[in-house]
Amino acid sequence: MTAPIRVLLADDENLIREALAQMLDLEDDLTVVAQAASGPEAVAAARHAEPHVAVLDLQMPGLDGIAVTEELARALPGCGTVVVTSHGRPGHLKRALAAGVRGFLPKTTSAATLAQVVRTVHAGGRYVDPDLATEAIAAGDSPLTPREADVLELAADGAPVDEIAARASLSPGTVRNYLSSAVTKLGAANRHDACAVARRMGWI
Amino acid sequence: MTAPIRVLLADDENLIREALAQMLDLEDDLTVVAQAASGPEAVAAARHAEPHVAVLDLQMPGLDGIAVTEELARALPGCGTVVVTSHGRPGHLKRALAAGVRGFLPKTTSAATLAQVVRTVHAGGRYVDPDLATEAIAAGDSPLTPREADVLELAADGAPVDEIAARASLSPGTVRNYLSSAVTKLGAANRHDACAVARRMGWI
DNA sequence: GGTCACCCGTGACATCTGTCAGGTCCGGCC
DNA sequence: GGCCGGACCTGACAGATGTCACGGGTGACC
Repeated sequence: MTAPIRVLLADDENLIREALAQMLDLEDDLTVVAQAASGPEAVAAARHAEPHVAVLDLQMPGLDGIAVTEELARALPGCGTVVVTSHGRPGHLKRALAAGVRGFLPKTTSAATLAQVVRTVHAGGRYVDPDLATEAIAAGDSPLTPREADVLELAADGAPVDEIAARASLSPGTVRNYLSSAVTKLGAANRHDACAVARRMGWI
Repeated sequence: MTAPIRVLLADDENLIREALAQMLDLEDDLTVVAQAASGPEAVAAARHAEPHVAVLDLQMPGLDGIAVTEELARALPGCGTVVVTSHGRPGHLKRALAAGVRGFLPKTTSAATLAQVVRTVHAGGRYVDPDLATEAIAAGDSPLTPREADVLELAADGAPVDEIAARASLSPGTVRNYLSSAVTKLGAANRHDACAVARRMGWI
């Protein structure tokens, strides 16, 4: 038998991470060599544990799974990454693939799939959850220009226009124009609806 | 040795649920007798698996963990319930305790804790995560009147006043008054900020 | 060089919101 | 019965927001 696949596991929810670690460790050909509860921790742990595959939660404090992937691509080029997420938004999938993620799964997939995907990624393959892929294709690309997305993101927490303008170093009028065009493009009723749509799609 | 504690596990995220199930099953004195991926499923499964303790995710399709607890209190009075959640809001804890939940844990707690809490609850005890309890005490009770909370909830998705008024069968003026008083009570800058605050506290 | 998309801005307008001041009912409590 | 708080409503006003029309500047591409 060949040496087992070395896996790094990062998730800020200890309960989940430890359960997954135990589960993956039960597989004969997998061994969890490091765990991390945040993005920066994951990068640090990866540096000296040298895993073959990193299984990363998408939402983590510090750096999210995608940012960690980018770091690892530099620090540990041989290491494949699998991203796992609770909220499978189309935009996230696109960004993940662009960052070099080779496996992308919602947490609703069955447990058996995860181990299988780790093997696939280790072998150089890719795996994207079919439902998520379908959604991503159906959703298409973001119709928002970069600035529109920026402004919409700043508007997401309900801040008034003046505050957005100050934070984006724009004039209030420009902010309103961007918001207005974003609302139109997204077919939303108002800015908050637009935020909701953009968030659902993973565009902001 | 006495018979093992019969555990029901409900979580809509298959990956997580299966991992937790395996983990709990590894404990000598625990056995997972049923799993469910939604609230209604959990109630149905509990009826004929007759678990001693139900471990429920707070957010599930159909019925949430608290609603399931209430159902189980009727259908299976002897069954203790433990609620596990990703987002530990003070208000949720209060509602959970009021519904008869005897264990309340964020998913960030360590894995060992869960098994221990299951045992505690089975023995008739209670366990609430200390951090969450502190937060809940610090947050205090909701200052919102029932109607204010209703209206704020309807406003949460960014609907305009007229739509809220229609859905709540109120006049637009009344809606604005409720929103205004909610904003004042919560010390928020506007209705959306108020929604954010109320949500963070688990009041809506 | 022309065209186009994006970026950034102004001004003006109608509408929506947030706030205030007032009012009527009803039920609980001393 | 009197008091109080909550539910419900109206009207009015300033200010914020959404929309439209209209500028100019830049860089990519043909």
